Amino acid sequence: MPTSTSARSQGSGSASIKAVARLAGVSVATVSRVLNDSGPVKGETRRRILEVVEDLGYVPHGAARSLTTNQTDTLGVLLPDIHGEFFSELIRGIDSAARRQGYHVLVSGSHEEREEVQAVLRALRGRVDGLILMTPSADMLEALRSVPPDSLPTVLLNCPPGVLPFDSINLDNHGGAMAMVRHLAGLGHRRIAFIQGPPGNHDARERLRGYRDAVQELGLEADRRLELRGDFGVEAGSRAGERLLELSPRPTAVFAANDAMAIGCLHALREARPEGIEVPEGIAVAGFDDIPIARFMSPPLTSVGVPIAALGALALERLLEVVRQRGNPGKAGAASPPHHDELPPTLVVRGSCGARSAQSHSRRKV
Amino acid sequence: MPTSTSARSQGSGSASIKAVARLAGVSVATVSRVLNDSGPVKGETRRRILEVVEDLGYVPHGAARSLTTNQTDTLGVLLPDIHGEFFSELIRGIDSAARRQGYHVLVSGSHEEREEVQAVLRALRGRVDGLILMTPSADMLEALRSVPPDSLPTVLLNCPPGVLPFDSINLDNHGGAMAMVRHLAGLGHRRIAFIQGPPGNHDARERLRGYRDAVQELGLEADRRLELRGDFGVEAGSRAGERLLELSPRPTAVFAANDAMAIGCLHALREARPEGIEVPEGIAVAGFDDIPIARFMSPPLTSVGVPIAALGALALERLLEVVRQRGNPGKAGAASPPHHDELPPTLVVRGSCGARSAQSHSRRKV
DNA sequence: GTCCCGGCTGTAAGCGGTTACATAGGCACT
DNA sequence: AGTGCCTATGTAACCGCTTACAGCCGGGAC
Repeated sequence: MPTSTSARSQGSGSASIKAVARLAGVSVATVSRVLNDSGPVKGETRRRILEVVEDLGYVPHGAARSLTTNQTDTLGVLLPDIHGEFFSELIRGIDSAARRQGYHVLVSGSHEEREEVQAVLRALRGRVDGLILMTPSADMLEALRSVPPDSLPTVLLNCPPGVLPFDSINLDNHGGAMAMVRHLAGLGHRRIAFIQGPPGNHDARERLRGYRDAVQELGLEADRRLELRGDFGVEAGSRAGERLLELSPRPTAVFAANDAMAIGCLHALREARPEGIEVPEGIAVAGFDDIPIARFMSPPLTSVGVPIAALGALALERLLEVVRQRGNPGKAGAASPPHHDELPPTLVVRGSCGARSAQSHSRRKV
Repeated sequence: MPTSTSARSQGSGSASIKAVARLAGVSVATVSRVLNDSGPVKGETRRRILEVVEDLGYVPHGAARSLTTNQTDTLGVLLPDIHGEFFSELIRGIDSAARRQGYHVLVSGSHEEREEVQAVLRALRGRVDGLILMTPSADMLEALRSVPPDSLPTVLLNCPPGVLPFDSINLDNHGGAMAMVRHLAGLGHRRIAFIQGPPGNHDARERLRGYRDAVQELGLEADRRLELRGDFGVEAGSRAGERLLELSPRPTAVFAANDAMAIGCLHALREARPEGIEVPEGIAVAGFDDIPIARFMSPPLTSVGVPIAALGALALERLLEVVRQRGNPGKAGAASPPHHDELPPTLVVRGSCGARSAQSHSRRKV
């Protein structure tokens, strides 16, 4: 009766399945069977094993298991950036959906250099079963073309379409932006400024396109000077707000490509010298995303409503479908053509745009 | 000469080190050596191997490597919740510090049930090299006492102290709160309301304690009805704001235990009927955390400044120290007593509290 | 010409699991 | 009693990688 490793039960690395087997007087195979509920095990044996497991506080070693089963129960999420409430909402959605399904989430954000992203992506092999890729920059996405071994199940979230052959989920940015401009126009505005997102960002570009199309469709004032630069940051929104006031004639409304910038703009207008501009009386303001705090702004922000957390959850669920189907490829080896989802945003009308119905606030499909 | 596995090179699971070895005409050991730069390899051999690696797009399998090296290059982060900008900031700080050090980050948030957390924690064995635990609830933390095998390097972030014997990082909540009350008192306020955080939350409790201590120290009006209920959510702040107005005499200032609630409160005051309350003229408002959007509120929010991202980064670096030292325990087997860090917040004065200096805004240590 | 040594490379033993296959009773049938 | 099958269990190969150890080779010292 060997006692060599018997004293290490409570040691550093936790016990191994072998220790359990020995203490229970069975083979590792049997232990594995009861742990995974695969194969038959006599009731009494099972009981004994479970008892030892409990005693030892044994937990199977993740990496070891991954090695044989070839699955990690972990999903990766590659984000461009993690600023602001948008991302906490997104992560929250992804995380809770993941846990519900028994998966872990590996996040990686703030990627700027192509090589850096490629490196991260590579390092993910053998660590995740699938990937949610959110990369609004076409350039960056392009750089990933050859990297994520086509083998890794992947879902694209808000990525420029057509670059990578994966399932994807996008928001109808164009439609949402048009709807907002129409709404503003319906309120009587003819000269509407637009604060752009980062150049090269797909969402930003689509929103700009929606703005332009609506302006044209409705015959509103089209003036390139109305299209202010921005980068989705609050600060940029604030600066845009300042520049807005130098325009003449001054626009009567401004539509920011996201809420962060709308908030920054709101701030700049209020702080304007010599005296602050009233919103919506002086200038109406609208944003995009409807992040949770939007309704608590002053005045409450009218915005294009995006179900952010739901978007994350959806992406995760789609990904899981792919992962699981990959598990048992029913002769359908050749991947079916990528599935593409486009989510409709809603119009969320609150005080900042000056609509009469804004007392409480209304929300409607676009 | 077996050819069994030779045709799978470009298959689904990427190539293995064996494939590389075979194609390069060397043994796996040599390949491993050049990949990890361990042991000597002739220049020409190295070149040949690297070439094959490149060709095959070979990337070592994470799980396999983890199994032998007993390290995963991944750190876990357990969060209580992922609402609002506080958490995106925190995650951002952690994530960027991690990447800088070559580590991945596994996040898991929104834990409510003790058993759920325990399960998650257990599942982490063999998946992470260490853990950042943020669990402001003493109850919950207590529930983890026996779970994370004492073996897993762990750092506590904003956790109630003294429950678990790990290194920890806390904010000086008490001091920050006192400083803010002193500031408010310095502005002439004698009747200051406080919006509490969730009961059972350590940070919230400390901030409340700071408020009370300062009230007593300065001989301000002490009235339990001034201590409004809250839960760190915007909504709760808004409701607290409404209740605030029913108090008589009405407080002249309100200090919320975090910015989200301060923002909600700001909103409620402005929307008050029959007519909105001016801030700071009618009531001064202050928050805690100084989340990035705070300064863009209307009026800009005075707050206790917390270097959120830095806090996350610091936690990660501390954790890494532990992890690495664990790697080579220089006879210092017995863990040294837990190291405890307490970060000082700053006072960030802006418009919402009515200080004269709030033109631009000032920031000072407390 | 031996011996020793150092540089380079291969062999094989794990790491901690899972699982195909073999083994061994037990029991119902023929 | 022999047969066959099902149940419960053990044996050992394997997942992909690292690494201790051993082997081989060439050159300088003696």
